[in-house]
Amino acid sequence: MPELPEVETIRRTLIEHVKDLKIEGIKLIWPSAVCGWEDKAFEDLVTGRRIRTIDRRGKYLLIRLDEDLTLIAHMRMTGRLNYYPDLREPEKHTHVVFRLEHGEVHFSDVRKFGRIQAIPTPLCFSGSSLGKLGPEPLEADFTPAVLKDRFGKKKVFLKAALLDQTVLAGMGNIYVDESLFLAGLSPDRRVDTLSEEEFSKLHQAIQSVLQAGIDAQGTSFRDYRDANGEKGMFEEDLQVYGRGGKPCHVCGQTLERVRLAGRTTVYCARCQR
DNA sequence: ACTAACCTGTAA
DNA sequence: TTACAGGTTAGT
Repeated sequence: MPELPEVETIRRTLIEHVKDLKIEGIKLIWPSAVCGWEDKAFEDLVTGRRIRTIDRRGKYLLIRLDEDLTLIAHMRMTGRLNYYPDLREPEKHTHVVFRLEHGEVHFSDVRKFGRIQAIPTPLCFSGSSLGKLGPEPLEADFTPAVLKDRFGKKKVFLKAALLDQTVLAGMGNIYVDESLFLAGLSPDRRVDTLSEEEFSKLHQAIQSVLQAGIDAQGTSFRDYRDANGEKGMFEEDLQVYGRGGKPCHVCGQTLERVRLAGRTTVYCARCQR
């Protein structure tokens, strides 16, 4: 579920509650949600440390604890990290409970795809798939030239290239489709056919769609919620995602719904070339 | 470069 | 009952 704007929103809403709080205990309700350690070892490793900061890289959250320990969390499709100021019973799909000095953080995930990994901070990038991620699309050093360079000699569809986390970190099915609409580019264009002007338009579209997503606190098309359990507002601004068969907001033509790179893809055949 | 697998829930 | 869902990875 969560793509870059949703993960960033979780990061922001979580850290304001948990900064510098000590983790006093862990409850592993479904231990498979935690990887890299035996249950007891994970509990011992994490218990007693304080949460200092939370970083984000692509769709990964990096929860930095004392003494160079990092919890790498990925929500995949339906994962949530909820902060509660009080103690409460875990819900049906809650897999891990972090008991803090004040309140609790619950990791929940209906589909059980999400994972939390504990890793010494210096090993973060070598010891996980984080090391292979492409650039951060909202950082200042991400330019049209960098985008072109990341596509390299590939000949794949734009849709596939933008979903590839090693090309660019953080885009998923919603924001790829929205970016391509805003850029006026068809998802089945091959990446090696773009002009300089089209690279610029795509770069601009990616940055403005992702920033708008963050500003709206994410898209709650289905399950997504932030750390306070709040929905995001970006669904109201979606131009194509989830709108297959409906009229294009710009030209009125019926939006196409096809399968590309294994994912449902919606676009306007008139506005996107 | 596509498909299956990992899971559960919801809607058609 | 079947298809499909904001993701990733491992297999043809």
